Amino acid sequence: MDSMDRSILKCLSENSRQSATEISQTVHLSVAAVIERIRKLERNGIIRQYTVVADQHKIGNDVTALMEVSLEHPKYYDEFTKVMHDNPSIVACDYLTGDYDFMLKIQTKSSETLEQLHRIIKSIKGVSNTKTYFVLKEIKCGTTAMAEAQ
Amino acid sequence: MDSMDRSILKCLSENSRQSATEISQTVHLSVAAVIERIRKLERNGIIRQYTVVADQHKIGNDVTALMEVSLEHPKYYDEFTKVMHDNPSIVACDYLTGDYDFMLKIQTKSSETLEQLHRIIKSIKGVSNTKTYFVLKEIKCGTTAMAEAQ
DNA sequence: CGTGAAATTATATAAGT
DNA sequence: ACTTATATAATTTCACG
Repeated sequence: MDSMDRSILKCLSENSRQSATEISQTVHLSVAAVIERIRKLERNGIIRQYTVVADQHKIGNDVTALMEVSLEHPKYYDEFTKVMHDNPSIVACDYLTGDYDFMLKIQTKSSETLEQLHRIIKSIKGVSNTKTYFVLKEIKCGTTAMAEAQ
Repeated sequence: MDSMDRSILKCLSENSRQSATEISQTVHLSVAAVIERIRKLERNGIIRQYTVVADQHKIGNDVTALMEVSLEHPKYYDEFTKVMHDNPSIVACDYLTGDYDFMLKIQTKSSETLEQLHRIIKSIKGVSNTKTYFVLKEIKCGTTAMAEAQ
């Protein structure tokens, strides 16, 4: 993971569908070398996934919400996190220090589907307390902090 | 935006670097048609960005935090959101209902760099109040809720 | 809108430095 | 590790249903 890898990763985080040929021009390396480095970043698990950022409203998700959730006891952790992974409307979930145990980010069709999801979450074994915030506007939504390659 | 578009978008959200040839096999459409639909999704702004999910620890970001921030007055909104966009350590920022105005997600090298960033944020004009939570574990981190194409 | 074939690019492989 | 050259595969363009 040297500065060349960081430059390549930065290119991919800005546009993961650009060709190795384009990347090779910005980082000044041969195409074959760029491809080999990308493969290594994938094998090492530095690149976990290639994905897209989609416009939520345009795909029919009009409601974004954050939800704080607490568990009665850590023994419920595994079952809870499984539900997080399995539910496609839950786009992010962090285990936290503080008053609540988890912070969830939810993207869903309407306040009605949010209410359904809220009921699902409250009925997960061990969930004791929740608090929901509506997102009025997503100012920024990324996944990866890519500092500049020095 | 029909069910075929949703299927293609789901493929890309799972792996944005897979070829149109592969996608054409899963969605049962010709390669040229898949490419044309992808271009249309891009032009319509349904696809906002192609990006990667990187392992934060492996790229040297050992600290993830959520920060709640309040502004004294909405007139500071534009300047605040500009800082959000410009700072690469701030990976997400939502404008919220509730006690605080914004929820930030921060990924940074160490608690020292978090402290520096905290100081930067507190010194933005209009920022009145902040509250920081440490993320102990990222259970899930995505950007896009992709419901199944019916 | 969709397909299929030809032309253009990109990627993968291998040999040499 | 990187480069160059070659082989394989993907994408783009376009004429046509």
